[in-house]
Amino acid sequence: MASLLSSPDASKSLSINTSELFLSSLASLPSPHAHPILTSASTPLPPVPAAVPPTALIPGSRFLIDAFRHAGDFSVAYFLSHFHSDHYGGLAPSWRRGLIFCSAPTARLVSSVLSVPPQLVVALDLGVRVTVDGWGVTAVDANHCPGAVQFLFSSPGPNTERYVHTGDFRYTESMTHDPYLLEFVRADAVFLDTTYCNPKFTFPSQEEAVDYVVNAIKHVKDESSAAGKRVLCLIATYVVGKERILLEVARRCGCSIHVDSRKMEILTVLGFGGENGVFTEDASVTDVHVIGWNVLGETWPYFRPNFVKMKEIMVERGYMKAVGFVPTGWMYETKKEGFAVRVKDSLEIHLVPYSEHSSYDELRDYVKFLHPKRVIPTVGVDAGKLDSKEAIAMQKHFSGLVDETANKQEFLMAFHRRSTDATHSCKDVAKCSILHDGEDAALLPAITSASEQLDTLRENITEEMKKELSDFLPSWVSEEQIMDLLISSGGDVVKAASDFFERERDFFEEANISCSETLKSEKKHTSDHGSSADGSSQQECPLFSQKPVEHSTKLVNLTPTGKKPNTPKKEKKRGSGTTNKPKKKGRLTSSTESGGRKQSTITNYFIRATAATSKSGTADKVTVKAHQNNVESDDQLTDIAKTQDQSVDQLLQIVDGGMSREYAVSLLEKAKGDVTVAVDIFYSSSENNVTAIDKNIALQNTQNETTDKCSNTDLACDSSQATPKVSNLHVQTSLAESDSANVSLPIEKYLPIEHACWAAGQPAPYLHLARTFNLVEKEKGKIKTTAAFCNMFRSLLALSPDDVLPAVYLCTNKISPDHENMELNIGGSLVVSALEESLGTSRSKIHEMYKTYGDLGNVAQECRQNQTLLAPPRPLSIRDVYSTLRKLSAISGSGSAGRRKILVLHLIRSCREMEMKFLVRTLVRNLRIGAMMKTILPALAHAVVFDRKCAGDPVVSLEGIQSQLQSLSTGVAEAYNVIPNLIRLLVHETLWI
DNA sequence: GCGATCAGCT
DNA sequence: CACAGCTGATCGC
Repeated sequence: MASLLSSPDASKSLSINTSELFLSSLASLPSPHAHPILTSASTPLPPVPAAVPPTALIPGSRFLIDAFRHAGDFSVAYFLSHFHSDHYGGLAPSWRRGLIFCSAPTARLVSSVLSVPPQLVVALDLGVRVTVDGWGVTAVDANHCPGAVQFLFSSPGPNTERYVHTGDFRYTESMTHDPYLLEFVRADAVFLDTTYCNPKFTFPSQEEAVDYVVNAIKHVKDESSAAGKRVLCLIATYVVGKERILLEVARRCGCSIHVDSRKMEILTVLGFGGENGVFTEDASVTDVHVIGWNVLGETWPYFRPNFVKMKEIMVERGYMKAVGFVPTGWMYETKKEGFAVRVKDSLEIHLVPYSEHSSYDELRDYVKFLHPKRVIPTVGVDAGKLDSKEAIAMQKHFSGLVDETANKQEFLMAFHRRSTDATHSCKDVAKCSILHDGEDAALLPAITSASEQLDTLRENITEEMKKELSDFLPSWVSEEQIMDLLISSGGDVVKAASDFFERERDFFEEANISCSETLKSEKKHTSDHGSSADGSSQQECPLFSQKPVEHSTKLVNLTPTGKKPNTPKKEKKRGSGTTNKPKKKGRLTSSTESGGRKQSTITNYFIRATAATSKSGTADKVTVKAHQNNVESDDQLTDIAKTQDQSVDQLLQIVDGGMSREYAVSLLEKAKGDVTVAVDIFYSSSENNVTAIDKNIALQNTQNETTDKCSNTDLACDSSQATPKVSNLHVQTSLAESDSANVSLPIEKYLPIEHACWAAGQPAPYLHLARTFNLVEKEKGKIKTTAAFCNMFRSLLALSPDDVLPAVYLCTNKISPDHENMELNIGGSLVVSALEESLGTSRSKIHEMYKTYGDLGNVAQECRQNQTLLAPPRPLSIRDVYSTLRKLSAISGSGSAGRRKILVLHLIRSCREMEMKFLVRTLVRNLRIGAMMKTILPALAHAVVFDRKCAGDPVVSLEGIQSQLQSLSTGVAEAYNVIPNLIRLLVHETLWI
């Protein structure tokens, strides 16, 4: 390693020819190894393949940054920004593909930890410019983990191009004084660590976080020494990273820090070791211990403490009390200033937002300082594509900060170079394609392409994107508003969603009067980027205004859409609190009389409905299976309800009457039943917020009461309710108003349109299916079940025929026709873990209940909580559920488990009423409603016939077509297995009537 | 048989 | 999709 830097004649200006050096290094290896292409220093290397991610390749060079997985014979010059596995991935002891340039600490780690031959590792000193293949290369500090650097590249030749690759970095103001970075102001591009490129990411400076930890530990030490007891302090860290906290703690608390031998090894390599160093492997000399990253709890998607493990460690090391610190990257708890603390018994875990990546504001500051011609996001973009929607959207965050005037020239150069240069350059593909449009296109002003881009953007907003976004947003957001959000976000769904929530949050803050300074400044940023590429950039970037007038006018014409919808939306939100809450929140308090926990209202509701329509089973408070299994479960549930009631009381006691019972319940739900956590949440929210939320909840409950009454009325005058649903489109979410038992009506009485729970043209809600399933599950007779399915299909046929096929699949527990051989590819464990997370029930509890119920669906249904979500989840529609299942089956590749879990979670969280039960059963491929093709298809066939007949003549004679149906449906059932599309034919063409 | 890559877990 | 990383299984040469 560092073979070159130590050579004596390198003092002035080191110059490296990578081919030459690489060859000689190869030759010096113990077991020489020939490069397949390179035979001499002047051998031309093959062209850079297109598969190399442009986010890792310096344009016009063969330098690859943090891309060892993409290494090949086309390059022998690789750069490693820092020693984290997602960056060094691909490096191994057998590495022979080229030289590795990195900082000295990283170099030591690469050779000692990864056993890469040191001959191939070139250590660069910080702030020393070396020449590599003619390019100027400088490494400067990245303020990430130890040894992390940013690379500065300047190309050879008179018109030098300059590129900055930040690796992973956290911006500090001091970077603006770095003489080397200063030379890269107005660089051609900055490859930016965009990990937190979203306004929702704000976190305090590292100093604040360190102060917090230091003070907390000091406090603990003082207290414990006064009491004569020793308290264990645990700090979670990575293999490399977050060392600054440890050093500061050691320095300011005057203690050494215990690490295990592995960590010690790393620290020694990094130069933190040594005999009088702060780190020790002797656990007995200090109460401050370093532990692995995930010991204190899982960190994603939100922090879940692992007190069990923590306690084990505490006991093992002979302590009575322990305080843990998890320096996480972001604030899990929305935006409050304090740092979250989780407490249980003698255990405490502090979440410290200590980030080694730049916050959103810091990213903007950095870009503003560098003022590059382009920003190339390196994190959060798909496969490193520069023109991916993510990348484009991310670049928009910096629209006012980059050197726009320079871009025009850049396009032209890119255009010329593209045709000649074999190594593909990093130019914006979208822009290039515009240039290709006409012969003289290259001469068009850049503004044309910019506005055209916006136009294209509008066109490019697909139904898919709209749907995706609407999944994220509360259901009261109109399609129009969704469209506006998408346009103003540049077509980025995620950004649109985050913009939306930002605005919502701002609105609430305004309403709450309590506006802290921080939030104000945050809000300023929001509005800045909210107007994306338009006016606001003119203020920040004077160069922008030099452009022709048409530019701004044209853009301004497009952009008001981004702002206008704000006001109506906010008003609507206010309205939603009072009008759009069809469902009752789960109320732990009211569960005394019913075994059905948390859902007494719904259960009662359902019982009432059943009683009103059919005379059967009034005692079905617990599900069928539970009955089969004996009464024990019933008792158990009442116990749970009791415990929860106690928790509520306890919580109320602790806060000394400072909150309403309803709010206590909602807090407990949030805290997953843990009183201490609930207290934590309570005390950490601002006073104003609490009362606001409390009121809000009270309001909702009143409203729910009303809604309940409404539905009762609906029940009473059930069939007289002949008003078309279309008339109340604006309350499209109030599904609970309609009668859940309508499907059980006899076929002749069922009115497919009026008795449905949704309006024509809307996607059919999954609830429709779930209700049918619930009915079918209880009903034994085949006639009745067929009737129920038939009714269900009739509504589907009448209101949203597109949902019929998905419904058939869901009914039959399939996701595709048999011959497609699709598997859901999820197992019980995934479902259980998703349940665990969304319900707040522990795995063991779920297993225990599973033993009692014998069915995961019932377990889920029983555990289901009506969580108070900030935004009520969008109701599940049949097509959503089905398409999600398809997605689940299609997901593969790295990280697939995580993606699957996200999808499953999303489904589970959106469940209403008894949807949960059947959804979970569907997920575990065990629907248990005894409905197979034999039942479903005839039912569908009946339904189709009714649909056709009803169109002309509502009074149908069943017998007239009965026999016809019979024969045909049998045929269909058989044919289905061969040609599933027949279903579609069946629905859309009048095939057989 | 080997290393590279992936799924699963933490 | 996610702040990082380990491990055992599986893939593919």
